[in-house]
Amino acid sequence: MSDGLQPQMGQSLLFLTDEQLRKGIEAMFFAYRGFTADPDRILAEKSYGRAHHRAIHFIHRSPGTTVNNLLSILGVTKQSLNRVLRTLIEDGLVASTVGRQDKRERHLHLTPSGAALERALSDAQRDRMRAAYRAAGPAAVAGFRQVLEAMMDEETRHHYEAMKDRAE
Amino acid sequence: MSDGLQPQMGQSLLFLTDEQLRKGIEAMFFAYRGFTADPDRILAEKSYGRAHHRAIHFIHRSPGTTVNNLLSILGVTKQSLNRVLRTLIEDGLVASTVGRQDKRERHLHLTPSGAALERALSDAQRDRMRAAYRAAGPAAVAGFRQVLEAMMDEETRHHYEAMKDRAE
DNA sequence: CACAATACGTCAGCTTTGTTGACATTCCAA
DNA sequence: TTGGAATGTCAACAAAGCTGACGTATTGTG
Repeated sequence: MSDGLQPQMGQSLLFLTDEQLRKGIEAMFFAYRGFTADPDRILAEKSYGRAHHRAIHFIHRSPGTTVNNLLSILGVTKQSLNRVLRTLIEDGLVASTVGRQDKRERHLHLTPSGAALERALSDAQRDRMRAAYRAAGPAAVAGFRQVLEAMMDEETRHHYEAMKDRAE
Repeated sequence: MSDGLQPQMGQSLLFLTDEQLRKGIEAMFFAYRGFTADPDRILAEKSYGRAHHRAIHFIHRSPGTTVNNLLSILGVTKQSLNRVLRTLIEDGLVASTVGRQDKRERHLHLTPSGAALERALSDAQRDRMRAAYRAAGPAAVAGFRQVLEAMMDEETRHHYEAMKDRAE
């Protein structure tokens, strides 16, 4: 069915064997651990989690965004996001302001201390990414991004594309 | 400090700008969601979670592995793994046998129904991976793997390498 | 042999982060 | 103007991680 002999395939299709795909799956699993390891250490000190990191990241990326918009980017329920957001607001890292046009909306911004944490997390994560990029070289990086983009859900890719070309 | 003007860098270093790195970070985040989406759907039906998937994956990959070995691959505590393993054994998906040489060890294998679930999960995940690989092409795939490997922790990479060359 | 170390399992309790359900507020359109 | 849709909050629960403590069987060592 899925595995098997894979007889006389063209040399060019060898990268599509189940074994190659399995290696890719494992690489993805192990790499994601490294990807989150450094920010996780910083977050643990402040007793925050990855959910806080994600919220901070995307608020930084899209200042003034609404809760609803953040929700669809993060792909979680509003209740789940709300808990995280509440602690960030209480701790003075995020400012929530009532919308001027639509008063139901809350617009989210990082405060100076929120921006400072964002910077610390971002720096830690980028350091590792930079080392990996440097080790692999520009051609590999292009391929890396290509495969990742092809792996996203349709809807997710829209979010990604929308943000991609913000500060080109 | 980390961002800034980045003046007159060689063309060859443009892929290391903070903006490029940020895109890579977001690509990683969004792609990982796609990466887990299909198995998650299957798991939800059977009220299992990703933790079960990971255990099943690596037991399939290293049949007869011990609890301790699985622990160090997965990077979780034994209490956490035990909870998952117990349900898998109760449900008849995993068999745990006392070691022949060292009777303290338990060797883990997938039962036929465990192997069937592994196959279903694996097929779903590979389908997406295959589509992404095919869309990106062999050169991109090579780069993808290179960057991921460079992103791993030192210790994690050992686990990865050890498994990589099993069924080459 | 006695005893420390190892491998595994389990109990209790806590945290983070996801979920659903219920509800208040605000806006808009019939 | 009023009822429904949209936005956001509170409460309660579940999955899956964690620490700490302890029991048991087995192994290896002084």
